[in-house]
Amino acid sequence: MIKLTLPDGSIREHDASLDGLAFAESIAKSLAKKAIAIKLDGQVKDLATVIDRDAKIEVVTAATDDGLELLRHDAAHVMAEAVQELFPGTQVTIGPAIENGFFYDFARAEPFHLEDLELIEKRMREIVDRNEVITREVWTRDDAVAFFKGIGEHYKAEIIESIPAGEDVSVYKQGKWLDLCRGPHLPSTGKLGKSFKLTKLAGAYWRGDSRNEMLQRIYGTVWATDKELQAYLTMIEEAEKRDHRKIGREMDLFHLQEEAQGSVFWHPKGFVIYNQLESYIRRRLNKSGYQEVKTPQLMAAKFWEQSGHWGKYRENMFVVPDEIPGTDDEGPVLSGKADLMAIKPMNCPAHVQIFNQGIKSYRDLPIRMAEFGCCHRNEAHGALHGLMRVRQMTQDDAHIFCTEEQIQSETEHFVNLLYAVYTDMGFEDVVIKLATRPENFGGTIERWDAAEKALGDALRATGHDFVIAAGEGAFYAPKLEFHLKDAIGRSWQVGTLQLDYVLPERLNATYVAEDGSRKFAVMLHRAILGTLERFIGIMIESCAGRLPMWLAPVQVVVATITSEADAYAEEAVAALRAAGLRAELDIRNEKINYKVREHSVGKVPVILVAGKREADERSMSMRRLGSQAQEVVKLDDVVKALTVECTPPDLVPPAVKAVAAE
RNA sequence: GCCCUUGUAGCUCAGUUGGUAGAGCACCUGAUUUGUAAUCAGGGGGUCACGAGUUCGAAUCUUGUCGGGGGCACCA
Repeated sequence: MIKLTLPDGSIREHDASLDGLAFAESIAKSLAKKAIAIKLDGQVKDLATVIDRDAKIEVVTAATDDGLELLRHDAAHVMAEAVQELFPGTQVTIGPAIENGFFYDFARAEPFHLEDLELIEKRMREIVDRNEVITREVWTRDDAVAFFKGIGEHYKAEIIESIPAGEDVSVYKQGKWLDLCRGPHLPSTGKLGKSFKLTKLAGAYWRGDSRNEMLQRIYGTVWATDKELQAYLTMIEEAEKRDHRKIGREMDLFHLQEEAQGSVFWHPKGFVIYNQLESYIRRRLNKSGYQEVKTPQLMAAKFWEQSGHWGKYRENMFVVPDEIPGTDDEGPVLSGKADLMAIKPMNCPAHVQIFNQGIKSYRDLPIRMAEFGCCHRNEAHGALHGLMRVRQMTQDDAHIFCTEEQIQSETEHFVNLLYAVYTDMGFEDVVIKLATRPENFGGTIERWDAAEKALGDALRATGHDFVIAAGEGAFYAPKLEFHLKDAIGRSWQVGTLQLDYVLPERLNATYVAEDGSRKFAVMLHRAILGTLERFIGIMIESCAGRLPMWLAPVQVVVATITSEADAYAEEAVAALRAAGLRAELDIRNEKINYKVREHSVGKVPVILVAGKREADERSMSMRRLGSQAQEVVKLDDVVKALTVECTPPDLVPPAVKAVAAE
């Protein structure tokens, strides 16, 4: 007899020969029908698994997170089966479950086309209808390699060959089709259901390495019910409307064009956001003990050789000759003797030059040096993405020069500042990653361990959870990454804190220690927004263009109903502007409906409407974006109230904040 | 950079089997003085991304180049 403990704590006794399905049946027929797997001591197993020991047990259905993941994994298998039936000769590689769905990477000489997705989807439904029984078999590694080689599945064979010799592997069969897989899987293809859809076609390198051949990846999404599938598709459709490139055009914020790929043309309205954000960060940094500097855009290539960037980063740098070109009929010509200059891709080496002026004492540290540094990086064409990934960017960059002992406290100081900023911006869903020692690393393991510990401890001390991004640190030190999501859920790194022992040594950044010896400073590279471009892109998407009042390009529009109110409206706009508000006047000969619609579409947070009545009373009919409600208020009062509302969050007196919170 | 996909007016899109282009919005002009998400009428505007080819004739077919989008790789 074995004892099985259910999630509610109750205990059942059974014969040891019982399998998952029988167990589910022992509870209820209806449960057995819905059961797709079991969870034994926290591990999801096939429904056919024989339970032979005491354990905590749970029946997994499609309605649970575990169940959904199973559906997604099985959908990948069913898709692979469909593809191989329809396109003989296609090799399978890997196909995992991912957030919201799954993908499978195929190797096939001919490309797949969008029309093929419909065919594949149709065949998948047929496979579900066939309700093929899925069974698990255990083979020896060598048998598996021989088998997959024999049927021409070279990628699969390669995967199995990387498993240590002597280990057994599991193979799952569904109908005539089979795949190497760790499992677990559904009991049969019928359990997958039909709430799935193939969504996109993409290329992906074999084993994620761009030196390898490119495979063809098909993505799909799966849900437990059609209703959930539909809700997901609708959600994505809605989210696409918040794309910052689309809103940027609609709100006239910025544009990009091919003559300056990856460099932003900020329009007046967009540049208001940019400037407001920059001023805000500048105030925050000033209050946090940073000193702002400005360093050269262009420096000699020799200097970049010394910093190490020429060796590591040359491909991404824009290089220009230090010589005035002559001309011939064809255009500019150089003598070939020109020295090379490079446009800075980063600010750090320049900051070290400022640090190195004069002798620094340990008493001077930490030195926190900030710059809104405009950097250029020649990013790959395929990497460019609206404001999120550009070639010309402005970082809210700063470098902290400190002692090794100060790393943790400086990190805590930074993390607290970063969170204060993100909170002001309304971001709560921040994912923090601690990127640790990569395979190829510089320095000693002891130093790496200490550095990783300092960063982790600082996060814990400031009360933040984080995930470890194993092996993703820079080759010389670990780093923290702060990620935010865009409208459709793509994650972008914004804030960062990176430890650096190497650059101070390369550029000889030293200080005089307490004992009189010369020591190398430790550098912390850090940014809160990351780049103004990317951060604004994320902000636009997160609020769908309805920016908080203090960042809104136009904060208030005064719109008239009849020309009788024109003079009053002009006076009102003057008063609002005098109070420091970004106010605009709309006295066009148009209906008020038209004006309200236009400014609402333009995402102006407040519209003040003035007709004859308001002009006589010196009042305004106030309407807020997203609401149809109107409120009649005295002009003087509304100027005062809006002035308070439009105050940047760091300038709001604590008393006002407390009242607002109530 | 690689794979798929896409390129018609400022924007969103029509354009049947090849017969050199259309709508709505926007813009301009006129009328309308209007009470909270589109007033009416008229008008201007396109070397159909660009180059080569097939054809009597190409937005449409073939091919090359350059953009855009989605992924991959790289990265803030």
